[in-house]
Amino acid sequence: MGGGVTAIEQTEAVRPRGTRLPRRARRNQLLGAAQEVFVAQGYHAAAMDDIAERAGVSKPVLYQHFPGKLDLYLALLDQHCEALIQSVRSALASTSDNKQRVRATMDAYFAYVEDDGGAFRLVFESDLTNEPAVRERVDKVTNECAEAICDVIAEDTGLSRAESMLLASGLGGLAQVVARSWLHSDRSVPRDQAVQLLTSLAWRGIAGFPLHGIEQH
Amino acid sequence: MGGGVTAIEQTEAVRPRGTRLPRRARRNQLLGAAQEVFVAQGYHAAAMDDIAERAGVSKPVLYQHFPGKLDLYLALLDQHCEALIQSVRSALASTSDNKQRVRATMDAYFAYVEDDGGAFRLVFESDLTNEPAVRERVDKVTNECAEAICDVIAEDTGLSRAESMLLASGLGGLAQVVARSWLHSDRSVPRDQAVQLLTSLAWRGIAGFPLHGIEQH
DNA sequence: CTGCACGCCGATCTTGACCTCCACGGCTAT
DNA sequence: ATAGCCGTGGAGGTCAAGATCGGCGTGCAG
Repeated sequence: MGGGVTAIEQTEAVRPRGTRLPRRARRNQLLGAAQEVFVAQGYHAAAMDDIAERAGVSKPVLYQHFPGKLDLYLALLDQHCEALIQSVRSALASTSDNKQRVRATMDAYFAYVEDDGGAFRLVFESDLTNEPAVRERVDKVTNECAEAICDVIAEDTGLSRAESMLLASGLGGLAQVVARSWLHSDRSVPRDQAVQLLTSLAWRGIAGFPLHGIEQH
Repeated sequence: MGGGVTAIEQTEAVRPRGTRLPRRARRNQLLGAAQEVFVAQGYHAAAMDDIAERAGVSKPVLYQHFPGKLDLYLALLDQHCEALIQSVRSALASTSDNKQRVRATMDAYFAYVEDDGGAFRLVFESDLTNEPAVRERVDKVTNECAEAICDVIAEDTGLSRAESMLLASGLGGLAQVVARSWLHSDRSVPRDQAVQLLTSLAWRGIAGFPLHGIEQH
């Protein structure tokens, strides 16, 4: 009875089996295949056999490129964690107008969840958060993003570090959750409008703290 | 190599082995033990042996009360999902002053994550979201809470249903994420103050939409 | 006193997933 | 052209964890 559905939606045909690739290219291809499978099934439900088959190779080659399943997962995770952190930092540095900063950051989250192959699931919906190595990566993303936001808040409001961090986590969390829920609702509102709406919400909320409130038009 | 740490922090001594209990009491005790283990280790890392040992019984007893591991998990999940939904609904119904509604709701999330044994992890940090039954429960919580908030927003702002839902998910997500992150930071800010701060943020944000903005003092 | 029912336990089975061993085919240097 | 080498493939080992079977002790009805 317990057997769940084993058939997966194959978004792309399985690669022809037997082509020889240079090492680097093969590695990247394996990463791509692994990402598709991990995103579709999660870490635990994903079997190494699935990934190998998806890539059109046999299992030993997989193990010649990655020591184990966890390493493979971590490689992907690191990649996408770094991507989000950089994206958020860029957004915050893209302008000095704080309202535009909020907008750009919000948009960064939306762009991130819309990115290729739903890779954001590895970061935001991982089913391996009990593994310390994974937990560390995910926490790092949350913290680095929150701190980046916190720096701006602390400087422009004069709130304590702890209070600023609380607000920053809140805004980061808001962006993350709402972007996911927006995607999950099949984009029931156009992206621009959604970003605009959330920016209004967040900006009005954050702009009201001490040092602000005054300089707004 | 892959062997992770097997030793768990035992927050409470293992029950003495050999006491006979009536069926109902034993079932409740098993639920309690299971919750402790699932919270501490997550679903996958938690072994039925661990739960049995924690409860001070042998494995067959466990299977005489629950058909399988998943059923045990779902029983706990249902329980705590319903608790949060009810808590949020109560908070929203506790007053007709919208700012106090925000405050009460925010406080409900904080109270929830502070509750006994960190049961909120089962709902907010489950590592079994790929299981449809679990996904369904967790989505239900998010949706029911968002809809409850959405009802208030839609009525008091005149925004479209889709837009209101977006804001509602955002506020729910904000509360959830920030409550978790606050707990994770070892309550670096007193709970009252944190709730107050977040309420300011959320209220200023949400109060600025169409039909509001006017009637605030 | 005695048989019965209930709850409980030690020991075992089986499945499934991660991870390696022996045979094959295409490229290169002479 | 031919011999060697390197990467590939299928089949199998190992082990952990979920799920189960026969026996034991205790308390109560008759």
